[in-house]
Amino acid sequence: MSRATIDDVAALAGVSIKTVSRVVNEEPNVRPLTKERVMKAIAHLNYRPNTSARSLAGSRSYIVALLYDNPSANYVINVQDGAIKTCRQAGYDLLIHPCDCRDPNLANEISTLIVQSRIDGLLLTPPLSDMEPVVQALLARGTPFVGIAPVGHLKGAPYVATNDYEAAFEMTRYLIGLGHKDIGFISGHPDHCSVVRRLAGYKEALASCGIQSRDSLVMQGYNSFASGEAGARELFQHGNGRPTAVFASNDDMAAGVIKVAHEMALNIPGDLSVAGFDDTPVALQIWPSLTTVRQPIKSMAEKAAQLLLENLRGKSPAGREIIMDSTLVIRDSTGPCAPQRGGN
Amino acid sequence: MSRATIDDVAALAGVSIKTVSRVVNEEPNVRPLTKERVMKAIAHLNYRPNTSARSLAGSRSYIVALLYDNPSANYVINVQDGAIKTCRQAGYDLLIHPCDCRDPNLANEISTLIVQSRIDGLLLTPPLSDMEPVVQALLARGTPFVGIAPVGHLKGAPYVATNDYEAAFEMTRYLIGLGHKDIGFISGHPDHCSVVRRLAGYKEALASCGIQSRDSLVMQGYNSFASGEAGARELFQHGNGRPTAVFASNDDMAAGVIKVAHEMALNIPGDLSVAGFDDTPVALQIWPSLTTVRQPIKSMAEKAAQLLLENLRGKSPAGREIIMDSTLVIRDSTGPCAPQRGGN
DNA sequence: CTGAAAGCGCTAACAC
DNA sequence: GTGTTAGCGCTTTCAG
Repeated sequence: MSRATIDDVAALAGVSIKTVSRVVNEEPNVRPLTKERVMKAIAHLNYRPNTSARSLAGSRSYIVALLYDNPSANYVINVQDGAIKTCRQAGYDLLIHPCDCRDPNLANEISTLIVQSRIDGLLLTPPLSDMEPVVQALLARGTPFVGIAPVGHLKGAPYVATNDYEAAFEMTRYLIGLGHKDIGFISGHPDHCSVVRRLAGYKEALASCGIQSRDSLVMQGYNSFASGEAGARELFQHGNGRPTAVFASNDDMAAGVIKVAHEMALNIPGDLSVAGFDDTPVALQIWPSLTTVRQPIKSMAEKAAQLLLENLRGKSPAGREIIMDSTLVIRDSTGPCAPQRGGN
Repeated sequence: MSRATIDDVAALAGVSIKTVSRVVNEEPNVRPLTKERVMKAIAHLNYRPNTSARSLAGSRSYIVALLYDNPSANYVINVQDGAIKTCRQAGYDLLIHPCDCRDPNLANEISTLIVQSRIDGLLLTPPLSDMEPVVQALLARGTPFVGIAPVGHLKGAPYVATNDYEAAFEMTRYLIGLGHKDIGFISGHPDHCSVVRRLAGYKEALASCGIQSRDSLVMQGYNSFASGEAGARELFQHGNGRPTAVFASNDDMAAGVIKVAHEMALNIPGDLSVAGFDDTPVALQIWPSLTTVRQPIKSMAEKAAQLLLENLRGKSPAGREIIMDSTLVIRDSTGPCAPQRGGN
């Protein structure tokens, strides 16, 4: 039981409580020998600083908040797990804070959270990391934060992101390699800058192979299953010019495409190849299993939390940007391009 | 900004800090007029008690923990949302604590959490609520907790649950009403008592219609997609006696059944009806969309948190059990029983 | 390099 | 009904 206090440790180690405090907080100016003695006492007593006392006396609360506007349960859980892991190790608590992007009062709400819960720093997930008012407010009040996914167009905001562009490029090249030339694309929510980059990768890959990209093959999606269905319906309504492959900017939309294909009795991948992005659980739960791109979400969250904690400890004031690699996951929903039925 | 302290409020209201404290904590023995004056000062200053100071001085931390062993991201997120909502309103923080059921040291880990983070109370989700060592440890140390889902076989542990039995009964009757007689069942993880009850509902419904339940139609599942696939393979391997409907104890397993059916070129619901349980997002993402049972998970979590907070405030010492109703959601994966091809 | 003293903002006994 | 007085366990000055 963590009943031991700093006084107990000081007494056992034969030093003053201030020295114990220095050791605990890894402050300089403690003789190695003294430090070791204190450490031993701490271990012996199983001493853990009382967070309330610490945060009352000091400036820090040892709490960081994770803000999100639940785009996908799976995504949020992964981010939480990664962030918690890092925070626990460092003795920080993680306060989760679901919020509503469309709330015009959001920036204020976040300020209130910071003040009331004495938040030391924040982790921002998309689409919050794309919202200028939010980021501006944070920058203005000087509260440290790290974005998971690139943070808007602002400089000086550290973040951890994936190589969305490259991954989309690679996936498109993979489809081209299977013989597909008419490749439909369902883009992501226009406000989410991480998702928007995937479109660029797709276009560039086509260009790199000398394939003209056609606007009629690019549908605007909104990250939802329903928008994937809608995009697919539009892509498929011209019986003749139907694409032989569809690349959706996330798995939910890809699942929508697959559903429409089933309804139209299209054989996957015989008549149509479908690829997604994110490797969410649904990729394995639908039939056929979905070729997609796996992002290291949990690792990204861990890394982002590390960055934030370093920042809180006064290191590296700003401007770090970290990119982690996604990988292609080839499953059963993609295959060689077959000569199209009813084609010329 | 919540810079105002209790002293500021006391000064403004012209009373002592103790009186302010009484008002804030809703203690008795404050004249209504005084109370009102204090309230006004609080509102004027936008005063919020400093949680750290409170928990340092007092016995309570105003933190409750939510324990779970991530069975499904969607489930966890819903529980979190419900619990957070209630906690926020009451001025409590919610600390999420993912853990590992299989860790033999789990009970100790939870004790450590309680001591170190000064947790006032806990919310337990299944399968943690089914683990005797955990529940016993909590009971022993007297830490208040509420289960979401029935808590083992222990008396005196308050919980919020759904009518699993009745819902499974109703779903089975619905399938029978469609003309199905050979209804396969894929049961849930044997350690999860909430899921186990669904089997009883299935059996009782069959019996109530004079249909003999056959062991060869009941497969042991483990809540996972893969175990649903495995169960379906076994159910379908006897070409002749194949069931015309399968009721899986959760949606993930139902998705597994549907995948196997697709692989075997069975038409759903023409050749086979499939029903799930939980109404997770996958129910709408697969094709055809899944008939299932919707549980009010978020409301259950809200209610459980309310119970816990009441308990923390000293009301209703123990033994409350609340049941909330689930509802059938009929979609496209179920239909009338057609004469079986290749039947006798 | 180390220590003594002074609070952080609040609650918990007791007074009155 | 209300106020006074001590701390809760730690970090911060500021002295040595």
